[in-house]
Amino acid sequence: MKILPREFYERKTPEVARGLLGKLLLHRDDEGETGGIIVETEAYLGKGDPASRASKKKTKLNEIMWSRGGLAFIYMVHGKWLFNITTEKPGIPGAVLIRAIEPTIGIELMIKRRQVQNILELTSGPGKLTEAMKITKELHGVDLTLPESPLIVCEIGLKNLEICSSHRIGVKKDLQRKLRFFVCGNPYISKQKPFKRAL
DNA sequence: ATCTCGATTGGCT
DNA sequence: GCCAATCGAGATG
Repeated sequence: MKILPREFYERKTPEVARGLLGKLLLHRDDEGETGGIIVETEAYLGKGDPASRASKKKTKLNEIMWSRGGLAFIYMVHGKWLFNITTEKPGIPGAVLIRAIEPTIGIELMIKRRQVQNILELTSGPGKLTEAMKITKELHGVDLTLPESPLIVCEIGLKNLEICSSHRIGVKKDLQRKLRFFVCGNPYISKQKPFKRAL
């Protein structure tokens, strides 16, 4: 189980979004350990991507998108915390939204936090997974490449995943490019509908 | 201090 | 499929 290094994140955002599928996301604090396999992501680019916060002017909230890759980028939408990871080299904006994981670690603790019994409802959406894993503004800016961080992403040797893509979900003005990536047919993704093979 | 908006969710038709 | 509750940040006064 190896932590993904900075170089993994400092690449083209859509490549990072695809590459994160099948990796293990892990959170730990005094309450316990929770985590799961990333099964759905979305890429958010810089200028020219109307859906991206980096297409607007820099603020305290979004400036982290211009920083180095591998940092937690967290903000609230519709009363839910959303968790992203920064991408690209310093100066170039980009981030990947983690939309769903397949729960594998600390399932009992996640059930307690989410107040749902159905495992399929535990982490199958961007706001659901942050609640289950207790990811909030507190973790904004955390470096995911450091072993001592409360939040890390690991390589666990999953190979030959069948990857599908679609347009991004819930986005008002989306690009023509398909920037949502997910593991085909995985029951833990947020929406099953869009079902096209990536490339 | 107040208003508006949104990369959502869950409940209802 | 539609819709409204959600709540913090940013903008505005």
